[in-house]
Amino acid sequence: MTAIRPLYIHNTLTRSRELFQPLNPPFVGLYVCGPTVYGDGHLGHARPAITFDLVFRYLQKLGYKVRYVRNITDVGHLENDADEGEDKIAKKARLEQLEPMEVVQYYTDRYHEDMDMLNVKRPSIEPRASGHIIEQIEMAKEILQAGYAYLSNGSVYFDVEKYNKKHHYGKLSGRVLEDMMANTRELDGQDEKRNRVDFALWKKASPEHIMRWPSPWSDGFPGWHLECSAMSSLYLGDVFDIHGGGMDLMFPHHECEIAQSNVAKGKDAVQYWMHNNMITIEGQKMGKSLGNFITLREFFAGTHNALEKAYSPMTIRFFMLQAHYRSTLDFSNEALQAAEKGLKRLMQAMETLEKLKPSGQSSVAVADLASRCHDALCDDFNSPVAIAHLFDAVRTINSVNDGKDTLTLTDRDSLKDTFRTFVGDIFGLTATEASSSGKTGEALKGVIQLLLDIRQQAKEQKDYATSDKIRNELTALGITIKDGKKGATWEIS
RNA sequence: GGUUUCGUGGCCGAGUGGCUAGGCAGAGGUCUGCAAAACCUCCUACAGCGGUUCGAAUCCGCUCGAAACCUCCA
Repeated sequence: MTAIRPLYIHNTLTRSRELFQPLNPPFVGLYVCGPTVYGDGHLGHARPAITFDLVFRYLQKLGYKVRYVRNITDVGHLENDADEGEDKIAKKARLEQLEPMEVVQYYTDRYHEDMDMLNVKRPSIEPRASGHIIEQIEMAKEILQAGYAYLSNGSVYFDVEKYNKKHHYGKLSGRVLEDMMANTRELDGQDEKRNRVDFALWKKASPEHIMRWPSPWSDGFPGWHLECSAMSSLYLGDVFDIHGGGMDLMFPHHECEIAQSNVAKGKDAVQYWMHNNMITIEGQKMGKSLGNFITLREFFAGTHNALEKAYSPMTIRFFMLQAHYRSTLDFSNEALQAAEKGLKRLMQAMETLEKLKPSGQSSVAVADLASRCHDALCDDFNSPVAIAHLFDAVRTINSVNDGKDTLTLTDRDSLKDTFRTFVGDIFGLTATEASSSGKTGEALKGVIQLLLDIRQQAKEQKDYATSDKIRNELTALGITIKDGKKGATWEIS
């Protein structure tokens, strides 16, 4: 592998920006916590998906061979931490009188459809927790054998206090165990756990619990934190490069993963921890538990009360990319509509670029655009800055199109290449093709061109009544006419 | 209460010591039969109070305000 452009990543563990050095270049292992499939994905789910889609795409663009693993959580996620906690999937299944796996399949399919709409690439491997029960049991055994877990009434718990004597439980989220123990009240009544901060590796299933598997300890199901540790080590090795997920998973989920790996494998599994920030709505986190979420499908269809209109998947995608992944991003109709217009401007400039006539010399410098965009992305995936650079070029493109600036063939083609690379390949933004493809589309194009020709003739004869009638009628049909110096162009909105 | 962040112009959002992004909205102008689009110009902000410094939105302290996590949550 020849020299790859240096990439800096903000590592949550060290709270600093670090030079990215993969363990085994050119290969990169990337693990991201995926969704729990018990409901439709909402705007918040799109954030990590799009964030790590950018990471995935950009690492590949830099020349790395990336194995991207994103799990589907379909078991082990408790409704609450009390012992009678019910599995989310099982609860949904009981409510809808479906097989649990039917629920899982249904929402997994819907999740995939949503992600496809957003042009989020499928990961290299998408393992399900339920398909890796054996690995999780093995890992629980390893932890038991190492002496950092204990059996209690058929369930297995991780002994956090013991672990903390040799390691720092809380190093990712900056917590100190003593403080946590002092600040968490003991639950009333008897607890199977020795300590409030202990977490389950294996839970014995109550009689009415549907999803259950045999284990050396009981018929039951694995604890939530175990799946990511088991599956990441299975597919990426005991130590791998990047682990991503939402900031809300930092504690306890990722903290538990760190503890599990250290005990079972004797070392930290993760080199770089990356956490995307939350989507907020009216300043508050959009989330399932708060009930203030808007599903992606509702965005696409415009069918939620809080939405003034429908927003296309590409608008959502662009909206997210315009903010840095570690910042909170506040949803509002105003912000989304601004993104929609900005995206339109960007995509139209790209179209204009295709038709730009080259000149003998360039009146503006464009050669460094690509490297400026790379610089931005290599600085912890700073997509908003890269997009700002692209908008600078948008002005140039329009200006050349207006005849106010000029570009040589070389410069124009380099600009084309840069736009295709960044807008298309890296940001994954695609033109929302109006119905201009297929036979009907071809016919439509011809019809509109005919109307434009008639209108042009009318204009030349100063028959503005006719020309305005054509324009107004087309506008009413959602077809916008734009008169330029070289004739009229049109677009379907 | 503890932990981790954050407070930027009408809105959204970059920016970690000096060169003061970008988008949207607004104002004026160019172009156009008109409109739209495009282009040009303008509006110049960093919660408050101190401190460090030749110089701070950027570093430090305090005050005020907000959020996330500490139960499941992307």
